[in-house]
Amino acid sequence: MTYTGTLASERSAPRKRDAEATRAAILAAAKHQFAKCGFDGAYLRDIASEAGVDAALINRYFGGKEGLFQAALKDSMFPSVAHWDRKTFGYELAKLMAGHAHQNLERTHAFAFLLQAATNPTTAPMLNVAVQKRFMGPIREWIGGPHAAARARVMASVIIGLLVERLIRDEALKGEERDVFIERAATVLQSLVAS
Amino acid sequence: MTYTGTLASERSAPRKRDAEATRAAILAAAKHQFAKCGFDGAYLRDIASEAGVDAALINRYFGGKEGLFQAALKDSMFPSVAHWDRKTFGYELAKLMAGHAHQNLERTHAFAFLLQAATNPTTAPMLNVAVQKRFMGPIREWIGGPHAAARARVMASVIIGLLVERLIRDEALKGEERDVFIERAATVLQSLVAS
DNA sequence: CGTGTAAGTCATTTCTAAATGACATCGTGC
DNA sequence: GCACGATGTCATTTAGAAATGACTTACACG
Repeated sequence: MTYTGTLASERSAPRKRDAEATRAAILAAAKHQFAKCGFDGAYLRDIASEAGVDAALINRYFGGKEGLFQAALKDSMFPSVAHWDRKTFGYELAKLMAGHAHQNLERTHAFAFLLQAATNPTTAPMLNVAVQKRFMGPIREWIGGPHAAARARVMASVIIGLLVERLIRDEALKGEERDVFIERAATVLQSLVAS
Repeated sequence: MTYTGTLASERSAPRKRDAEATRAAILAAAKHQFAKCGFDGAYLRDIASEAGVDAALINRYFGGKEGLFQAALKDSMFPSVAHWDRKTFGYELAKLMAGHAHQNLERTHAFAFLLQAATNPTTAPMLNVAVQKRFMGPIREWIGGPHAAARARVMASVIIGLLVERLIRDEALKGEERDVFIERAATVLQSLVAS
């Protein structure tokens, strides 16, 4: 992995001295790099360079790589169904999944970040706590009814699966294939709401 | 990550000089470590030590870490539905997923290995080829009927999702919860076969 | 029984990334 | 406008892993 961002030394004007903005820039770059390369593969130099910042600042602000990761996790979004309409959520969600990657870049990155976190022994423990609290909990509550926990796990599985498939193979679905995909996925998701 | 296996120097009897056996031992250890720690996190020293072998041998036999990974990928199993009974496969598969981790250690490891491979920029390209050929292809054929490709993608998603959920949270399902989980998952899977 | 080669071991080199601390500079408040 | 603290930069240290190549030992074969 080479330096891709703008080198601080190349920048025309040096960065304004704004601690908050700098922190935010680092965090954004970190989430991006962690999502793309995982915890080990994301190098502080690259993150710093992408943020247009000196690498040493990361240590100053976040106290090391792990601290940075924790901050990124805290700042990251979880897929949430809590505000969806019970009647149509299956279709809406399926449509979202079937969309082109560049239409949901933010979501895609956010999820890639979480998946990376899940598959690394260093970060997995931190993630698990967050997942239970910010993903499974809300789904369980939203589903409600008898055996909400078990049903929530199945639903979470399906959502995760759709996301993973989409992430691994970013080959877009088109035309009729896409319609079939959406219809099937929607049916599956919807069937998991009805108690 | 520290040295967990038996150090070669500690072994009572030095390893028998059997190239085939050595190769196999390295490969097994590699799959295990890659599954547990990912490509970057799995250290050749640890793999070697787990295999009861000197690290330099890995380079001799596989020509480096990437070569070792390629060999491990080629040697690894993909989830396959091809031989399942169309009538009962949903239930059988769901039951398998809901089982305790230690009951399916081999499968779990194999899948963890694949997931790790999928989430690493170095290894993802190698994996994608294999997935298409050895996972999506067979499912597509097995499903058959109209729009087999799209329907295969949904089904693959669900299978992957169940596997991932299970992998991330190894908390076992028990009692009634487990029955509900199986029943729901089975229904979902089975609904994807019917054309 | 030797001898040669395949198999295995060890020490060293090279590379790369995280962390650290000394140094420079901005810009704010007096 | 000047001084001091906060912010940013740079050079260096530390650490750890992959790769390399010279070396040693076992085993098969004559």
